[in-house]
Formats: sequence, structure tokens, C-alpha cells
Amino acid sequence: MQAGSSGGGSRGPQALGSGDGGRVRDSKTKHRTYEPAYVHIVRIVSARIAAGEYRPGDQLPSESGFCAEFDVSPMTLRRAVNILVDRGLVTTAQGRGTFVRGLYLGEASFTLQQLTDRWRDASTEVRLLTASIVPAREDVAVMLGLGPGDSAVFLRRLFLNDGHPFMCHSEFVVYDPRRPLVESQLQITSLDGVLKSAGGEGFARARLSIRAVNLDDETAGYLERPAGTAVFCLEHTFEDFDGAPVSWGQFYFLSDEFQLVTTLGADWPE
Amino acid sequence: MQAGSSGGGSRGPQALGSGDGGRVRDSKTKHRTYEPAYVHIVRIVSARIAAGEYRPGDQLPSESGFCAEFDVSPMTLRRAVNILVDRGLVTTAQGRGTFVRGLYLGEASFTLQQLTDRWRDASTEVRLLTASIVPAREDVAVMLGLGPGDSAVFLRRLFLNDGHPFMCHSEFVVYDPRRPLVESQLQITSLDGVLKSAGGEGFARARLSIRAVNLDDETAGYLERPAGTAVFCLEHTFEDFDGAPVSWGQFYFLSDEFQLVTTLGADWPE
DNA sequence: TAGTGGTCTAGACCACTTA
DNA sequence: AAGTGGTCTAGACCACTAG
Repeated sequence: MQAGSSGGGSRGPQALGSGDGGRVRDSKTKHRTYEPAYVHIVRIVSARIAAGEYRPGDQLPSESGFCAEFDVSPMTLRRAVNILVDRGLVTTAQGRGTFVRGLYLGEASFTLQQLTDRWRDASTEVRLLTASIVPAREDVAVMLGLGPGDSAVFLRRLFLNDGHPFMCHSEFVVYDPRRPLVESQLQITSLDGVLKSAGGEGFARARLSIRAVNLDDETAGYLERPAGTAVFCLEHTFEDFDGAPVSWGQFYFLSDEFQLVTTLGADWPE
Repeated sequence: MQAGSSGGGSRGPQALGSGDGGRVRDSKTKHRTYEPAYVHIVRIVSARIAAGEYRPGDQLPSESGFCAEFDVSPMTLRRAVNILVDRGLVTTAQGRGTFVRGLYLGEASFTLQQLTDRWRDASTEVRLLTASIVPAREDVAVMLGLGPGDSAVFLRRLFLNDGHPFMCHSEFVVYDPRRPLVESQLQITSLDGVLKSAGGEGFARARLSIRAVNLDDETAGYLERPAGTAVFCLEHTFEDFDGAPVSWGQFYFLSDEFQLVTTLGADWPE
């Protein structure tokens, strides 16, 4: 069992420490595709957890034990363990050991990446519905830190796939004649462009929240759905490097075209 | 500037290599709260990015440069850089350098942790509305891999806070007389208990998805909202270590009580 | 070829837990 | 005291990129 699991010809590159002529190694084996040792270890241990060989609550072999089994140095082993830790598969307790964790729904993590993947293809059209300079409404002024009478740029975009709208974006941007924000915003014609900070660089931070809302009449019209339909509302606020808000808006997207999906546990493809 | 940035008395513990009597170090300083060097570096560099000192697209100092500035070994510096990389703040390109990344909405990551945090307090009540063994409907049979005529356990729970319902859970569990799944399920009386794999250990994987849906009449009644109200629907499928599904169900929770929230960029508290 | 990131070593010392 | 995880070193060698 010991070194057997590295029989696939794991390492490849190998550092020769100070004077270690006697180091026996099963390297020299061919290793196209070259997989780093720590990745290899992560895969092996993940597979054991996924297969139930190590069960939730079980204590894993100690670091020195794993070092012996995989024939790596402590640092390399720890790197692998750290990865397992922040994937949520195991926990470590100083002085006690490393233990397999059970699943916990609260740790599920959803990303918007899928939104991009879903519509990255060229058939996605971005249609600019509105672009105007407007006096900031009460709520807009609050969110953008404007005074009464200040102006903001209002943008509305519709995203279509094969002619069918699936997302609508409304945004208020601080109007600052010095910065060409507006102009650069108007150039955006791709979903990627919009998602890329809704307008290139210059933003330091974004605060995001997702709600489930009923479509209002106007947005429902744009999305060609009945008013009241449940959709996702992704609200965003962008700040510059001084912490001042420069943009506030919402994406509305249809839930039947896009869901947040994820997986929990030791299985996802390495 | 060189070692200045570690003037706060960063390190504390310090490894003495082979024979390095002459190593000068600003340690020995008091260091309660002890912050590891790599964490320290992550904080410093993050702060510089957040402040706009390093701008998106900029190339960071080389590793050897940083090693000199922070007076650490390459491994320690790399550990810090790796953390920055998987926080999405920088990218590394072998042979070219390390660069600051701009924000990208597609990378936003939302977790359900907030759901737990929000209602971890004791005032949350879990009310078991239904618990029965039922013949598997068509859709249930498909999701659980059952044949026609097989049975499933149906559970429905309502979660209340100060007497106000905010979440409803419906679940079908494979009925297996050998396993005490049902019994253990019935013991659960806390939100944490439900989220913890909806019933203790024994699950290897979970597949989750979130949709925005309109409340149906029945669920609307439980949640005391008008039918049609937009809510989140978190659907889950749990599998055992053989990959066989053992549980399928949905959480419905009110969006006005709970949103998915996150932040993008270099700012979140270390 | 020079410079960059990427991996790895063979230890060291520390802090913590358990007995 | 023995065993565990946690951090760190001072290099080494590799792979890649660019002038």
C-alpha cells in the first residue's frame, strides 16, 4: 500500500537537495501530462473520500504517515492537505489530527460563471435600449452618494439569444464629465463586456446581491413574460479606489433560462 | 521600504536553517495575535491592490523582488501569491510575471452560509408538518431511481422565526427499512441539523441548484404569503457513496428575508 | 540567455493536544 | 513526553517567455 499508490509515475521533475546521492526514486518514468505531486495527492485522497474509504469523522493518516506513503516532503504534503481543507473535504486540528468532514449545505458555493458560459457564444445579442443623462432620483442619489440636483447616466440593455430576450440590465452611473465612463460604456456590445466590471477597469470593488423578485410591468415587457413572473435580480454597486460608488444597477434574468448550480462533496472533476 | 513593511513585528516564530548564526531578524518583538508571514504578505499586497497602488493590468514585482522586500523565502512568498491567485486578485503567467486582474462579475461566488448565520439563534423553530411513507410519484421515482410501486418517505418541514415562517422544505427519501434514515430525520429539530446533510452522515455528494419561482398555493399557505410571490427554490439531490440518489427535495425561502450577498475585489476582511 | 513563475526538498522550530 | 498539525528556510531544478 505504501508507495504503491504513486505507481502511476507521479512526480517527474525532482529536486536534488544538498547531498543526497542515495535517494531512490521511481521517477525517470515517462510523465507527459506531468501532474504535480500535490495535485496527485489531492486526487488520490479525494477519491478515497468520495469512495467512502475515508468516512466523515474518520481521522486521516498523520502527515508523517502520508509523507511516507506518497514519498514526498512535509511541505508538499501540507500543500495538498491545505487544498483539501479549503475545498471543505477535511478539517485539521492542531495537536489532534486531520479529519474527514461531512457535507454541510451552508457551505455550498454558487458562481455566476455559468451565466457567462451559457451565453458566451456569438448568438448572444446586446441591445442598448436607453442611454440618457437624468437627474438622480431619491434612491439613485442615495446609492451613488449624490446630492439633490446631481445628474446620473441611465443605461438600459436587453440581452437576447436567438432573438429571445433572457436578461435585462438597468444601471445608473455617476456622471463625471472628466471620465469617459459613459463613452466606454456605450461601446459595450457583448455579454462578456458588460460582466467585465460593467465597463473595463477603474473599479476597485463590487457589492453584489441576488434576490428573487416578481417582474414589474415594464421589465416584463422587455423580457416578454407575464408581469409577476419570478426572476432573479442581481443588484450591483461598483466603487472606485476611494470607496466612492460610481455605478448602481440590476440585472434581471429569467430563472427558466438560467439557474445557479453547484455540487457538494468529493467528486468534482480535478 | 524593504523590510519596513514588516515593521509591525510580523513573524515571531522563525526557523533557523542549518547553520545561520548571523541571520539578522527583527523578530523577538512581541507577537501576541501572531500573524503568519504569508498572511501578512497577502494583507499587504491586497491592500495595495485595493488602494489602487497596483492597478488592474499592472505587473507585480517579481517573486525574487517580493522575497527581498518581505524578507522571506521563495516558498513562503509563493504561498502568499497562490492565495491571491485563487482569490482572483492576480494571475500568474509562467515566464512572464504576475499581474493584477480586473473585476469580473462572472467570478462572483455566493454561499448559503448567510442562511445559517441569519437564523442560527435559538429563536428559530423547526416544525415537522408531514412525515409519511408514500408510493413514489413519477417524478420522484425518476429522481430517486426507483421503480414503479416503490415507496418513498415524504417529509415536509416549516421553519419559523419568532413565529413567522420564512422557509419551507419538502423532501423525498428512499425508503430502506435497513437504514434508520427516517428515524434520524425525524429527530432533527434545528436548522443546522437540516442543513447538515439533511440527516447526518452517509451522504457522499450533493447536487444543488437555485431557481426563482412563484409560490404555489399550498406552499404559499405555509409561508403566509400570496400565491405567486417570488421566492428562492433550492433543490437538492443527495447521493450515497455508490452514486445512488437517496434524497431529493426543495427548500423554498422568502427572498425578502434572505438574499445571496457577496463582494468582489480586494477588500474583504482578512 | 536572462528572467519569470512552478515545484520540491529535508529538514528546522513552533504551538497544541493527549496521556 | 510523544504525537499532531503549522510555519518557514535556503536553496535546487524545471518550464516557459522574451530579448
